[in-house]
Amino acid sequence: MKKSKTWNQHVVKKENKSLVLGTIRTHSPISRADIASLTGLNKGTVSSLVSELLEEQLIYESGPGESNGGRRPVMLLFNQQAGFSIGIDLGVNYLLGVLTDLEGNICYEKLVKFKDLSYEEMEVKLVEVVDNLMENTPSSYYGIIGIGIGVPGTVSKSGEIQLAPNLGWKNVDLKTIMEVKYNLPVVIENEANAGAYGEKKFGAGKSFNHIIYVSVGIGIGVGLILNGHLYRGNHGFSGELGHMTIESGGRKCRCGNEGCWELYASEQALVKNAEKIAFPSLPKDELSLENLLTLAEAGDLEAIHLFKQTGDYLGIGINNIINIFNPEQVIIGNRMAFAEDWLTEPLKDRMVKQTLWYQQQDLQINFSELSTHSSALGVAAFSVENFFMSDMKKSNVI
Amino acid sequence: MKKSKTWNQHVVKKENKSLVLGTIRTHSPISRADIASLTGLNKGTVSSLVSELLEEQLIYESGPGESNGGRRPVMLLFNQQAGFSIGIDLGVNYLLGVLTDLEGNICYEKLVKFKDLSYEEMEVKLVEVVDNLMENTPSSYYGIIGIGIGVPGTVSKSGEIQLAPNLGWKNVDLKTIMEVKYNLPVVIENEANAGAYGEKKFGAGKSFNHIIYVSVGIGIGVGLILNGHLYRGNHGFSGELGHMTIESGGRKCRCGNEGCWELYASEQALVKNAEKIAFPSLPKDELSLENLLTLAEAGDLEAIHLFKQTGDYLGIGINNIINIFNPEQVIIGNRMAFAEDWLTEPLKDRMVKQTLWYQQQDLQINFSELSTHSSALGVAAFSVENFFMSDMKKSNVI
DNA sequence: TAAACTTTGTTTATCCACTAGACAAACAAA
DNA sequence: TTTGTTTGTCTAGTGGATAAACAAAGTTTA
Repeated sequence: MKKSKTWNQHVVKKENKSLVLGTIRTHSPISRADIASLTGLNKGTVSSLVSELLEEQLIYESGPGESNGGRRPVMLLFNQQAGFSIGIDLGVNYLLGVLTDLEGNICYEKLVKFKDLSYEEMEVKLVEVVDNLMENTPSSYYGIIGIGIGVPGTVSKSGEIQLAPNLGWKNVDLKTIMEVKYNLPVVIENEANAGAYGEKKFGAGKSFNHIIYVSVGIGIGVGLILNGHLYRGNHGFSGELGHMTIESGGRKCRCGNEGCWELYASEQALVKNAEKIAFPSLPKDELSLENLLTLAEAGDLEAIHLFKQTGDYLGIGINNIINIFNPEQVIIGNRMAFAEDWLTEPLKDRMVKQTLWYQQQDLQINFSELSTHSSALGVAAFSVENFFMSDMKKSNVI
Repeated sequence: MKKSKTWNQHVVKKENKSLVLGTIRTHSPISRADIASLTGLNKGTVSSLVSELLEEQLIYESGPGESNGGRRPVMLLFNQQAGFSIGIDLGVNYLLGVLTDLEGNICYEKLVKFKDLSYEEMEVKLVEVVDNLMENTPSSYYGIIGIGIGVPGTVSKSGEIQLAPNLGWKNVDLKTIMEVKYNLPVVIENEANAGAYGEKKFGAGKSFNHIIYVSVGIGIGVGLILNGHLYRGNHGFSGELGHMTIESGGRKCRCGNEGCWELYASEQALVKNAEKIAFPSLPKDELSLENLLTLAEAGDLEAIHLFKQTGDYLGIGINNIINIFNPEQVIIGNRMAFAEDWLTEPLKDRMVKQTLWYQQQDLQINFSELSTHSSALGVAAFSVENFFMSDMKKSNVI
């Protein structure tokens, strides 16, 4: 017999406790009285919930605050060091691990670079990084509350990595492997989804609820924040906008399609286009985003033209995104964001000319604020969110 | 002082009542005992909530049901005739009004056709249709519970029609006009959004939660059902996929862009392509979807080719949709759905060849089941939904 | 046919979380 | 010193859910 969630006083208490904790998290430091007037809860209710949160070490009392004309309030603070979260950005040729507190502040980080690793070698490196982060974790009440891993590929809702073409992985159940090894909750998420969440929590998207995060690296992936929540699609495979056709009958793509966006606007496309040009100071086998950026910064017109061309093609896809989603904000992230200076102009040109007028109200086009850290911070934040999420909300997941 | 919603026993009761009513709506006829075991609520709780619902005339008791080896249960039924809803599909050259009961069954309908009406003339027609529907409403406890209107244009979240190019309307606050005139809740919604909702509630999408409804008429509009809910975007302008670029540097569109999808795959595109061909039996000024369909049915190869071409272009856009949203189902609706027989094959060809393999798990491509009625039924259902939605959920709107 | 068992729906006693309001402590201003 | 305000706790009361008892209305078994 299928039982749906009913509503009773236990739920009420849990939700209110979560509400109080959330208020302290965002308004810290704050007094009991202010929580009551902010949430609308009764003073007595707040008092009793606060005392439970104190016992659970999730908050702590600091000394008395400023008087407002009467008795001085006892200020409550969120105990951001009650536990720590591990976030890993697993790239094709690097591993970035961060250790954050419960507010997303980076306490320690570890970057490892390498080339052409097999899956087994990669797993060894991954374990090394996680172990290293754990060794450097300060002692705390809850310890490590979870491990998050961002990967450049599609991840099913159950957490299995279905296909990561640039890693050469297929159907890898890294989640179970890590959960068994560390006996901790593990979250695996697509790199673009993680980046989108990272930027929403800590970066350029903090104050927005309808965000499209475009991760432009070797390929193009997109993370969708709709109504403030990450949208994963039916099986978790949404956001494959890199394979959106922008030129019917255009270049062939390995996905089987033609004219895919990432064939025109990604790092790979940029390098391919550069190969057709003879740069006196740059041999063909040393063409890379970094080297082309250096050239552009030195004023090389051909390099600058290449970036502008990429920006133009980026604009086409972003125009589509705007027509499809009517977002508040589009964030361009990952490595291509380093080229902000040359991408902005052709991008804006496309926007102004081509987007239906009414779409442009309150529309922001921004570049990543967290740069290379957005993915790792995003997956770390997933674990924190799961740690705090009440069971009710977990079942009503959006 | 901003007060967020708190949780107390009143909320609990409201939600549980809503849960019980919902269970009766979907499982009618059902006994109190079965409601209790289905929802997990206590038998006593169910009894008391049911007696309130009976007083409110939202449900009624029928005679005793079959015994299960003990006392015979009293069967409860949803009172679908406790009120009625009006839904209007406002087209460029027609007005379709339906009167539905609370379960979406059509009790009466009225279709009016016309040509080249000004806004004022259209408003007169609209009022005539609504009045006509009201006169034909059976008497009931709650009477007409709301009016919904679907329009071919963009509608802001506040309900204002921002731009309806094919009607020639701009910034029309039809919602307020109608609310003042009839003193009833009025919902204005984009035609594609309404159609999507209609198909989800009553048509091809009944058992799915991630549905992309593609309304192919004069232009192309798209309604997005994500996680079971209509997604409207930041200002309510999402779903303008008709203006997604599928051919960079392609034909100029009135939206300012180039290579828009609807320039290749809509009814308008079909007719324009037909103009280049000499049909012996069809003069150029009589080219229309209907006439071309007749030709195709008669076996005219050129007409069939035109439809297949349209299907191919539809496939390009739908491929994009699949990569973007990873939906469970794509529904093709509106007038072009009449050409199902010739569209299916080229569409499937595009799917099979070009969509990343893992996306095709559990993916349905279907044609509208409600045909010309999906929009009208959709907006009528919006009013019903608002009528039943608990205040809690209203504030937590997704 | 009678006795025993089942199912259904109501009633009763109890529990639990929130609220309102009283209250004491701590402070500012007159 | 007096008065008034703010803060946080405490107490009594309210409302809704639950568990368990119970009555009513069946079926099954001996």
